[in-house]
Amino acid sequence: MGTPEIAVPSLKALVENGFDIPLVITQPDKPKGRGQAVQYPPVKEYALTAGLEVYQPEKIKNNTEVMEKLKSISPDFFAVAAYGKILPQEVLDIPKIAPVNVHFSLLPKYRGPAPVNWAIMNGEEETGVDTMLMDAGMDTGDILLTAKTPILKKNAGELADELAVTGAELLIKTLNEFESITPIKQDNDKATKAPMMNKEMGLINWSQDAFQIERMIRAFTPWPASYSMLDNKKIKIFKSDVAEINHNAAAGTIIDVDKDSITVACGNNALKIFELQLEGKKRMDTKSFLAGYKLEKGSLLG
RNA sequence: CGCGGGGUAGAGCAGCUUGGUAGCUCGUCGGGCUCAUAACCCGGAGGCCGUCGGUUCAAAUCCGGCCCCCGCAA
Repeated sequence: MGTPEIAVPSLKALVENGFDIPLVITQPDKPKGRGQAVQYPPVKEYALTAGLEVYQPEKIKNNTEVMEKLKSISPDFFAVAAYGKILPQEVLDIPKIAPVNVHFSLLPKYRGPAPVNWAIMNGEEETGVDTMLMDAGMDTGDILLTAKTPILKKNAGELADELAVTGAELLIKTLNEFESITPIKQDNDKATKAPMMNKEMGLINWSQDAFQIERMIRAFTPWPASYSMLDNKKIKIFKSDVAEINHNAAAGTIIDVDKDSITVACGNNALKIFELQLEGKKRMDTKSFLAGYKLEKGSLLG
């Protein structure tokens, strides 16, 4: 069971390691994008090319059809990665051995749907992946295996790609060595939540410290993207770096424009922007942007 | 039929209202200056103006269809 891009490597790994996959469960197709084009969830996309049976129930809870379908398969395991729906206890009781979940944080920190983003946002030095036994709570089950990764300057997209692969390996290892793994209870006192991010949260507050803004930009890249306003148009910022300088300009003021970057005054220090996207335009590096957009020093963002 | 912006040299843009030599910034190539340079100067190459059709003596420009990209909304 899984839905977005980050779950695909796990499914792929199961296939390539010869696991018998009687059914792939993913979220229903939803109208996305501009027109009304319905788009398949990435997991379905892959499952179909692998020739697997796909099941997309609208709701799991109190759904007898789902219960019967799963029971009839009588699986050893559930392998779940970012499925996007809460599984009730009666469903979790179905697998003969265990329901196993892959979660993209170092539990008990960052329980919830956006663990990768929040780990970056909060300036963690490292994060990781773990596999766990599922219980009825949100990412509260006992931990099976863990793998750590340094965050460095990676953005959420890059980190998620990396963790997706790590997670896939960890899942395979967990299933293969299940008998010998001792589940470890999570320390609930240390638990933190990682709620879903949305577009509104991406509005940059230039009065914050540049280090904080830079982290936020990485946490929001590529989605939902951090943004500000320029000449009444939305401008998304995808890549930036902190310039540790003293200045007395108002937050949001463009204090320097050079060949390939724009420097913006923050509450503390300044931010150099390297990659951006103006409303209606494509995402591009600042150098390209400046080739066609006349931007004066002293302009204001926000 | 959700709203809106856009498709013009390798990149980013202007030109379109008021049809008639295709322009700017950057990159690229050659030359020069310099101890040196991503700096500066000189010169060159590179575009069937998304696609199909219409109007016209003449279409990047006006009209219609189609394809594609993007912001909002969902």
